[in-house]
Amino acid sequence: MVTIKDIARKSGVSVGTVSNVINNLESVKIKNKEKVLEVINSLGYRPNKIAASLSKKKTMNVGLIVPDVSSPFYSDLIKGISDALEINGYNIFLCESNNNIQKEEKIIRDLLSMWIDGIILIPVYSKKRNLHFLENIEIPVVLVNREIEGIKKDIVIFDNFGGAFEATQFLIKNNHKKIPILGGPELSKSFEERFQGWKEAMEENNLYKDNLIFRGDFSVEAGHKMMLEALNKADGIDAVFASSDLIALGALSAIDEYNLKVPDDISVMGFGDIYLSKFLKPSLTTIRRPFYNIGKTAVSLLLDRISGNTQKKITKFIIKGKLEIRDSVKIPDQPE
Amino acid sequence: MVTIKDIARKSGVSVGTVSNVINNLESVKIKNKEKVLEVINSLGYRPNKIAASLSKKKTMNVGLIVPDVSSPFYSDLIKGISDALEINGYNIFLCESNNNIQKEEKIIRDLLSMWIDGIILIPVYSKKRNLHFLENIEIPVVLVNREIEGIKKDIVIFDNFGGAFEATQFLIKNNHKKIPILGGPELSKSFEERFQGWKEAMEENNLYKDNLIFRGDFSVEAGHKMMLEALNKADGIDAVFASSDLIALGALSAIDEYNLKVPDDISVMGFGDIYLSKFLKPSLTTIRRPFYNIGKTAVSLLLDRISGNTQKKITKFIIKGKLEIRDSVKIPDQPE
DNA sequence: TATAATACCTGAAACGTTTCAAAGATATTT
DNA sequence: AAATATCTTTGAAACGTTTCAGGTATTATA
Repeated sequence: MVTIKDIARKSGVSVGTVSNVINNLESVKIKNKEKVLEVINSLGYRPNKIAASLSKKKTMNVGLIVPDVSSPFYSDLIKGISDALEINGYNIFLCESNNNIQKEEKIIRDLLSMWIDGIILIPVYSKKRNLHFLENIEIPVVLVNREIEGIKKDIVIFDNFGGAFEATQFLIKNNHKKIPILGGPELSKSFEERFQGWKEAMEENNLYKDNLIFRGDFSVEAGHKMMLEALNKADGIDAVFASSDLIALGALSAIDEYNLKVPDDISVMGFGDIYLSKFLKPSLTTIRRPFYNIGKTAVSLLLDRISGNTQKKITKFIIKGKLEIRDSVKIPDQPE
Repeated sequence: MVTIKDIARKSGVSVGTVSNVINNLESVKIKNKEKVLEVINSLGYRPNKIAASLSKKKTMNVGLIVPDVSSPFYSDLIKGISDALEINGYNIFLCESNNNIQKEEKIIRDLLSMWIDGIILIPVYSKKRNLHFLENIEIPVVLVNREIEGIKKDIVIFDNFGGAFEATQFLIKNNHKKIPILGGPELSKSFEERFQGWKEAMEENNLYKDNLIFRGDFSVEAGHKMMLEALNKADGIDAVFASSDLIALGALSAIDEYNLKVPDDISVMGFGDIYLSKFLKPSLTTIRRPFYNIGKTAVSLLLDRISGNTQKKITKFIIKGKLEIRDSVKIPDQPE
């Protein structure tokens, strides 16, 4: 193991000078610099970041806590975060909370003892959640995608309400009138927001009715079940607002089983834009969530704090979705 | 910042004893242990892992290098790795090579200066690849999913040949005779292996013909294009072996455009089992790659090396796929 | 050429742990 | 009670950097 001392000895300068060379300090004479670099190369020296971190009290590492690494949903988010951190020279500790609150807390403790410079946390969802210990953490924390009541931390979330409102209005504008909403687990805040978006759009157009609401979780199976229920219970349905793309997927197959055609008989609006939505037959009209950007935004908030802006007011970014118009919603011919 | 010294002073023991308490050494008298723990709690002390790492020359961190974090393909792999490492108390540095060789090398250098205990590398694919510098790395390295000629490192790969062979044979056994293969970029080793698997199965049954080969990349668009070509060029096609699920997806839509039915007119065999394959209409018969297990296997190889098995012979794990029989392949009624 | 100003270098202290030889305390045996 | 064996504790050295006050070499100014 070759250290800075070996380099110093062999190149005939002090450790301080070697350190300056390594850190690209200006104040080193070109001659010494060259000599040192030469020795570094010849000995295959590699700086020890651990030692440097200890000395500098800065690690250039950031903790990223995700409920589930394998969810395709989070992977774009992770990429946005990863790319943005990388550009700024930070490394990521990737941690998975497995949707478990205890584990999440343990991870945070562990990360703190690794002296990371900041945390990006995608919190596990839970009604009776107490994240107030976050307030006492001495390093910056940015929350992503889930808001937690009363927590004073920078946060980036997706505009579920606005997205659902826009989606529903798009259906209405295109002449759909009887538009049930499919799903979302009752305890999910994002579903609640999507529900409110749908409701508001429906009410504004006097289309809202209680019996248009079907509940289930965000899965394909649930979507299938809810759609069958909807088709059984109500007739005259001309469109459906699925509160996730997976639900829409289930709905599509239920509609198929009923020998109805999408979009001719029924239009289907998804929500979330999973990767394959555009490859379905018919391709799914949906609201895309710009996760990559959400990730980037989170990083910029975090780095801002890390670089000393500790006094700044808490920021809340609400990132808007984008309506992806594809084939699953019928658009009537517009007379010019 | 409260340190081990503060704890020592306040609880009236030496730093050595405090260190022993923190590390759960047996040799501390219960009385002292309790006192120390009490002080630790009251002062909110948190051990500094950086300092410990410097002293122990061990970080309990592992570097994971992935070409693309957001690829759904890798996310199960990452999860397998993440879960297995977590169980063993290791943390992950997640790094993305962006399919760029230079970046991959830089990452490895950076990781080494972080004194990680090992590396799991999913190499960027490239024909003219030279990973021989890996040989000189002093810490364990495990390669995943891509074999690189002449590199003496433990490795876990997927059995592309066997999977393709099995898939093709399944088609043949079920009475399909004219089975073109769709795609895979010419320079891709995994495609080459799948191609060989298909070829061998076809040859064994005297079904092989040159004009059954269509080339393109692993994408949906390519699948669509290749399938159209195939339908134009050859008739009597009763099945198709798509060398990726995305290709199969493209093929499905091309077949649909030709007003043919899957599986009644043409059977479609996919490869890879992406998440949505089972939700397609018809659901896709395909070869599932057990990425989660591949990840776990990689970790166990790595940890084995880390824990001192440096002399052991190089291990090469070839993980078999599993045929997922769904609806896109026609299975003739079997007379009992 | 002497002096002041500037540029560059030095090396010891500090960062917060772990480790381990040695010392001290306690228990066991004679 | 003394001698021995065992169990605990101590505290200084080490891990490999960075930092910075003070020193030395170099350049500019008079």
